[in-house]
Amino acid sequence: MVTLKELAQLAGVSTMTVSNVLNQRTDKVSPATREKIEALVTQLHYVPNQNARSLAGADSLLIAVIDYTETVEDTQLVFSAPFMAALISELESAVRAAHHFMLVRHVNSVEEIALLQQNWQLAGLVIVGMAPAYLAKVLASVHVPVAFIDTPITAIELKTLAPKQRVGVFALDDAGGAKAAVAELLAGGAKHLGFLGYSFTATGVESRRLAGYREALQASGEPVYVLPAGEAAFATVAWRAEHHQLDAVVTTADTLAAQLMAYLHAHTRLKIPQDLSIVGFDDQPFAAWMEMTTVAQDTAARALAAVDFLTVSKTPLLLTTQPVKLIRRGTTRQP
Amino acid sequence: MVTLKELAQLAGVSTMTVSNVLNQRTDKVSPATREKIEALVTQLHYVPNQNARSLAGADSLLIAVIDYTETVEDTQLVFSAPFMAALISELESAVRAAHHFMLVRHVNSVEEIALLQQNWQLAGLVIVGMAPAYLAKVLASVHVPVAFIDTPITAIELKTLAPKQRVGVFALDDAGGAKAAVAELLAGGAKHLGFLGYSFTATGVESRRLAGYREALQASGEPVYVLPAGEAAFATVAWRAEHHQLDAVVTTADTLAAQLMAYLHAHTRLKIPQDLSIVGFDDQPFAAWMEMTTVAQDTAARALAAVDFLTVSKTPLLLTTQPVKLIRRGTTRQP
DNA sequence: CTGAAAGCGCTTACAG
DNA sequence: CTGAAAGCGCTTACAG
Repeated sequence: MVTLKELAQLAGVSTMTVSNVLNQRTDKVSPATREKIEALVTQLHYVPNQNARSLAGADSLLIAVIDYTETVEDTQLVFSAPFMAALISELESAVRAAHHFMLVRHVNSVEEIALLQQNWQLAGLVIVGMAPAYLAKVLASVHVPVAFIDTPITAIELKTLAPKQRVGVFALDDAGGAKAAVAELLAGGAKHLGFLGYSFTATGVESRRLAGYREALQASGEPVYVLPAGEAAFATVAWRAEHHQLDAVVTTADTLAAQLMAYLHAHTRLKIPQDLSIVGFDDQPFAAWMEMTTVAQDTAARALAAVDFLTVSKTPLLLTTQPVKLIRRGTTRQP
Repeated sequence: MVTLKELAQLAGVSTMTVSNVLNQRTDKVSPATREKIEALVTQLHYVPNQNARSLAGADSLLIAVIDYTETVEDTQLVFSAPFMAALISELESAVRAAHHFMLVRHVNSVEEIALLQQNWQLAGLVIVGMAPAYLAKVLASVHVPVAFIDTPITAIELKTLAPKQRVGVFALDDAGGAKAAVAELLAGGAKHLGFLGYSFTATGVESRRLAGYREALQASGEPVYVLPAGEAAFATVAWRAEHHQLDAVVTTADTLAAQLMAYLHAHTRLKIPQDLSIVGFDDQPFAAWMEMTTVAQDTAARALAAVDFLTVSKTPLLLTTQPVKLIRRGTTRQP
């Protein structure tokens, strides 16, 4: 394993000069010595030691992606949920493109985040699904840039807390997505709408979708809240649909819509979309396979934006709400 | 940020002694000083710097999980495929339980693996889906323990290469899974069997399942090879089933089986399992929702075994082939 | 049971 | 444009 020091000795220069070449500080090194060192680097397969770099105070290249969804049991597999898996995959791709490295971790507390940051002198954090309630604590105990995904923080909150570090918020127009779904269903002639989610905390993604649903529907329908989703909820949906008390359902996830469809297919003779229209959320690949109408979100764009914020951009504060888009397919009656 | 040195000064001992306490070398420290230091650690929220630890030559706590599937295009999202996502999730959980940290990375070459190892002085590597052809090169350029998942390496190969590092092989009985699927289908009265996969390289998981399928079937059926899976393949399956030239299909993934089922549901009047039996592979959660007969594998067990091999076990060489299990559900005719 | 010394492989000011 | 010095926060032999 060749070190920077050895490189310097072989080139007949100081370690400093080698360091300057390696870090592209071209203004500080003559072209001649630079070329000499660069030749040596490729020839000897020099690989920098990131631990030494971080320790010496250089910019760390480590980004931690943290799952902090509140409603998760310890045994549950947070990173295998389709949306999370897609996000991780997109983040990995973006982090790699930005010449950084990605640590993946599920945490149960703010303390663990602070610990992780100190353990590795992180360059930045991507925190997914954290409830806004923890915001103040995180911003106080963390001093590197943070990108929040699916934590809807307002400019006012941020101003109140006045974070010392750079903070990026990458939210999704959850309410707008639910509204678009309701609009599509009403346009297709739906009279009795329902809403189906996994679980509703006061602050989570699903509650914002529910809020949008309620707002869009106002007094024209009788919402069905089913929590958590499962056989009982599906049975309720089936019974109501069979008794003409329900003819359209907005769900908070493609997975949920698919589960419902599978249940109805196995246990009832209800026809989709004739007897019951169903809208998913996320537009996962399998939604297309199943010809499912759904609310699409651009996960790749959010991942790229978050990584760009942490690695390239110099914006001190960034608040974004990404738009969603209704994808009309075969599980809803056409307008 | 409090350092080990500060801790030592406050306790009135040398840094060495603090280090010994932090690393549980209880035989080298008196109970009294140990307690004093431990109190200080919690009181001052001391957090060790992993970069410094690694640099100084202590065991690194970083494990890199590497995706090295050959057939992947650069744009494809390797970590969002259901099996990979489940594996990542299980690995994260196991790594965390073992008090280690997990780096996630997709690579296109052996060089990148070696680079990663040197960059971070890794404690170990988990390499997923690598073709055995790269084995010699990896073992030559890497000098930390490696756990291979879904790379079927034999004891003979390993003996020939005589790796200097610890090597663990965590394979799956892919052929056995396909055989079990064929047996189930034949027991259910199937006469014309087919096989459906995404793509078949000479060495991948799918080719081993295909080999098992062929072996089990011998001359009694006419295999249908469709690569890559897609509308054309599904259309072929549909046409053959409608013309009574196909009454059962073994697939290499639940996702594929689900796609096929969705296609048949949308485009044909074929009934499953009456007209066509379908067997999935993996037993992902949605297979249960869809009442899909499938070949189950225990991803959690493999992840745990791999992480245990890298972090706890002292076994120099470990070769395992995990058994699979056929889960009988509603998409196959009952025996 | 305890410690003084040296070093891991880098980078940061600071001089020239 | 180049370098000697000091240091990042730890751990490893080695003495006592």
